Parts: sequence; structure tokens; C-alpha cells
Amino acid sequence: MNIQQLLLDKFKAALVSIGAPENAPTPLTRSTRPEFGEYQFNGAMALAKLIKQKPRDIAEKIVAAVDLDGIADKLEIAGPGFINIHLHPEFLGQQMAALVASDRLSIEPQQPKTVVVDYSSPNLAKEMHVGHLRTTIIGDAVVKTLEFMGHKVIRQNHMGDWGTQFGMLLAHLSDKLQANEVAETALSDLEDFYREAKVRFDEEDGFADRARDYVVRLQGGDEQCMQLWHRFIDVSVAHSEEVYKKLNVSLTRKDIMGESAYNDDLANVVAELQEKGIAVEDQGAKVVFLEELADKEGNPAVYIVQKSGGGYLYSTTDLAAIRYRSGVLKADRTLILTDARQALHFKQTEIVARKAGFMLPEQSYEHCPFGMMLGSDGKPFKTRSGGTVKLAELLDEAVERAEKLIAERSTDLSEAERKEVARIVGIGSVKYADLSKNRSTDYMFNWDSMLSFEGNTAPYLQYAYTRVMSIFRKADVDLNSLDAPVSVVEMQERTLAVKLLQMVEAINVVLVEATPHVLCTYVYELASAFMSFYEACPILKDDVDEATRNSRLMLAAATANSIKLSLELLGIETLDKM
RNA sequence: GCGUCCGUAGCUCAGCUGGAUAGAGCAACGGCCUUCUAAGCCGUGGGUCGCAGGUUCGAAUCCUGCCGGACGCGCCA
Repeated sequence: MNIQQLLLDKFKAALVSIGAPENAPTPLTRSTRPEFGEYQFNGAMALAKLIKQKPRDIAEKIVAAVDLDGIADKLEIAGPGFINIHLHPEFLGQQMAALVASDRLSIEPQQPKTVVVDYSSPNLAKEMHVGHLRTTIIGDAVVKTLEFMGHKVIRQNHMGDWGTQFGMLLAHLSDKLQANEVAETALSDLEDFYREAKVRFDEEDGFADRARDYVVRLQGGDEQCMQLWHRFIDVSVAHSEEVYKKLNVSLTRKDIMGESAYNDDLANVVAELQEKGIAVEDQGAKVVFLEELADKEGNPAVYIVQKSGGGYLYSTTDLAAIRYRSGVLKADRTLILTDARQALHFKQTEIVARKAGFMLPEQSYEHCPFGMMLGSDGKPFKTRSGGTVKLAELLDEAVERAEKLIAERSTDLSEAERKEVARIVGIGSVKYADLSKNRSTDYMFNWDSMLSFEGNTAPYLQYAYTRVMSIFRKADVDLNSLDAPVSVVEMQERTLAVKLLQMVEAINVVLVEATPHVLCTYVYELASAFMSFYEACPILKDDVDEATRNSRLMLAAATANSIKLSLELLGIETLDKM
């Protein structure tokens, strides 16, 4: 059940019945204030202009024509012609009962589409750092939400496993092996290894040339190089899997489709672009001139698909990826989660791919950008020593802090339970802090706000959940076997019930925009509505009659299921006790 | 130079398909635990929505210009 959609349909029908023009807009929004009801229809003002009548007269006609029997108990016209809709308490009660009875909270799945989601994509030569957090957890939340709504999702971890940096690493590794300086486990600290190689690349005579030589050999499939390369891949993949596990992210080894996977197709892509006259030779390189993105003087933008030395670039790889995803995977949509700096690149890539027919017109290609992480000084984030904060370290720190907090308070948890609570709360905090913001602008990294456990944070939501669960423990009632009428009487009950019915609205936005922060806002408002309800409406107290008690238990059950599902979609775990 | 994104409370951020008195969290201040978990609840203070025009019955939201910031623009990804 989608109330907003239901109301919209009713108002559209009403407009038809009063003979409004077909192009009349039908703005139906949430009301901004409780006294204006739950929703408002604002179409009368726009229609007034179209048909040159007074907006309030039109509003009256609409109110007379719209059929909201059993849905709204009051419609009022206010201001210039707002129609305020007050939902009927009985309607809310019925919908609550249906929601509790439904195993998917009365949210209907959509017509299934095949959606490729390209996210996380760490650079395999380096350890994952906080900069990888956004793409990884936003991508995962989007994936889970799409799947919940019935879509076929294909995760694609487009790992950076083929870049120029591998030449440098292979050259360094080869030297170490020759000097017997490296054992099986010596690659475990990739960060140090990378740094050493980089220093040599920048400072040591001849090393850079050897590194470039290694790249050519690797891309040519040289067996010895491939062996060395596989050692890096194994260590790196194991590392990223460890982080994914800690993060409760659903990516696995089989979702890896790194840059290297497209290596064999790169020459074909360039050849095809040339055959079709899309790519031409210029200054020794193969380029596409994009008139669509020309500057004011008519100079087209330049998009290089092959370097003058014959090497390929990430543009080539991304074109090959498009061809694979559209042609082989049959993606209806492709979502790519990367930082905003690559916006132009993906725009150009899409234009080229469409010109070349690598995608069908109805297949969408959606770059979902986000900003860079900044330090508290507003500059690109670095630690004091100039490095990046490793993701694994941040997560461990979060769990430690949570553990300390737990040690200060609860007493009736066992040692094992406390560890588990600390893990779930700590990881949840880090994820929620990042998920709850989604501006495509740069954002501030701050240890304290990221590891805060008060206010609009994961622990607040998890805590709300444990409070509900505690009620059911105390009442000794199974939350999933409840079946009682719901009467919505108190203001807090009404606010909670309405909020419970609006989850689908938040989910729909997340699906279209790939913005899980909308779901964060929703579940925070829901938990907040529950907290107020919890304080104001006793459930198990002696002076509560049975009907009220059961009705409120129903609301509590709906809340528990809704918070749990919302957090599940966001990739945040819940607890029965904390 | 051209292009993209952005500027909302002391701080961090929502709100942007135009709607009524711009919202949260943190920080500050004041209440609430012998009563369903105080990681909580209730309340107070705090705003020229960068500036100036324009469109409109109505602008934080759309358009234009300016100021300020970030990023991107031929062989890194």
C-alpha cells in the first residue's frame, strides 16, 4: 500500500470528472504541519490559472468530486486553495493490521529489471582506506533495496587490478624475490610495499623504465608476470574480503569483474570505433572528438581511447565494460558509484558508447557521484603523518569505543554479548554516519561525529529496536503472531502509524536516485516517532485495558519490523538487547 | 578561459519535480529515572537560506548576473 499513490490516483480521477485539462499538474505532497493533515493536494492553484477560475472555487469542486470514502475523514480548503487531507483513523488502523500481517510490510515488489551496480572498486595495490567507504556502503544499500523491490541485481566490483602501478609493483617484487627478501607473507602489508615501490619509481635510475616494461609484458600475457601479478591479486582480494566481512557488505569474490577482465576486448573496442568512424588518429593517439561537448569556439572535447604508444586507458576499459554489461548481462540500468571528479569522464563515455551502439537507447547509464572526503581544515583528508586512515583501523576503533561505552553502563549482558553489541553498534555507527549524508558535494571527515553514539546515529535506531523487543520479551508475546484490531487515538499513535505507512515512499526515492540517505532520514523519523509513542503511550502498565494494549502491541510490532527491514536494507545489523 | 557541483543555525547536515510559520543532530540552557532499557523523552534560545535582480498568487527551491569555494577539461584512474 502506497498511500500517496492511492491519494494521487483519487485526485487524478477527480480532476477528470470535473473536466480539467489533461495536462493539469497534480502536485500532492506531505503536509508541512500536523494541523494541515497528513497530505495536501495543491493542484487547485495551478488549475485556476489554466482554466481562469478562482482557485478556491476549483478546490471546492475537487473536494466535492474526489472519492476518499474510508480513506480520509476530513478534507479542508485552506489559504489560496490548498486541500488538506486528514486520514481516517479507521483507515490507518486497517492499514496497520494489514502491515503487521504482511511479510513484506505491505510493500509491493516492482516489475523486475536487470540492474548492474558498479561499486566499491578498490585499487588492488593498496589497502582500503576511508575514501572507499562511500562507494562500498552506498552501493551495497542500493543493491539491497533494489533486490527487496524485486529487481535482478548484478554486482560488479570493478577493481583497479590492471593499472600502470602494477608495473612498478611487479618490478619491485621481482627484485625482492631475486634477493630472497620476500616470503609468502611478506606482502601482507601492502601499504608499505606500495610506498617502497613508489619511492624507487620516483627516485631510482632506470626503475621507472623497467616498471613500464613490466606493464607491457603483463598486458601481453607474459607468464612470469602473470604469476607475480596473481600473488598481488590474491593478497589484495583477501584483504578486501576481510573488510567487506567486517562491514557486513554483500560483495563476494564472484562479484569481482576487475579492469583486467576487459583486457582482451580493448583492441576490439578501438577497432570497432575506428571502423565506425567514431575514433580517429590524432597526434599518434586514437581519439574521439565530441562535438556535443564543444566549447564556445566550437572546439570539440577530446576523448582518448588509445595512447600514442599503443596502451589503453580507463576510457577503453569502461567502454568494454558497457558493451559487456549491455550485451552480455542485458542490463536495463547500470549504476556506477564513484567520486564526482569522474563525472565528465562518464558523460563522455556514455556519449561515445551510444554513438557506437554499445548500448540500446532504452538501457540507462547512470553515474551516481559523490564528493571527496575533507579534513576538518577543509582540505583533502589526510592523517597527521600525511597518510590516509585505513578502513580496517577506523572500524576497529569504532568497535573499541563502543565496547568502552558498554562497559560503563549495562550489567546484564554476558561478556560474549557485550562483544557482539560493541561490534554491531560500532560498525553500524560508522556506516550510518556516512550513509546518512548524500550530497554530491565534498564532506567532512570527523572521528568524533563518525563514532558518536547519540542523536541521529545508528545506535539510536538500534536502541529503539531493542526497546520494542524488550516490550515483547516482557509481555511474552511473539511479535509475528499478533493479530488484533488497531485503534489510532493518541496523537503519538497517529504520527507513528502514518510514518509506518510511508516507508515505501522513501524506498522509491532510493531506487530512482540511488540515495540511501533518504531511507536513513525515514528510519530516523520512524524511530523518533516510536520513542515519543513509547514515552507517552504505556502498553504493559496495569491501567491499560486489553484492547488498547493489543492495539499498541500491533504498532510496536510494525515498528520493530519496519526498523529492522530499513536497517537491513542499509546494511546495518539490529540487536534484541543492548 | 570553458564546464560541473556547491554556499541553509556556532559546528555537521536535511529540505531543492515551486506551496502555508525553513527542519534535525551536536554544542548551550532548563526539566524528566521507586512506573514497558535515560544510547532516551519534554522544553528554551539560536536563521538577511552567499549577494542582487527576475519569473510567479507564492521562491531556500526555477532563471540571469555577481561574490566565495571545490573539482574537471589529450595520452593517470
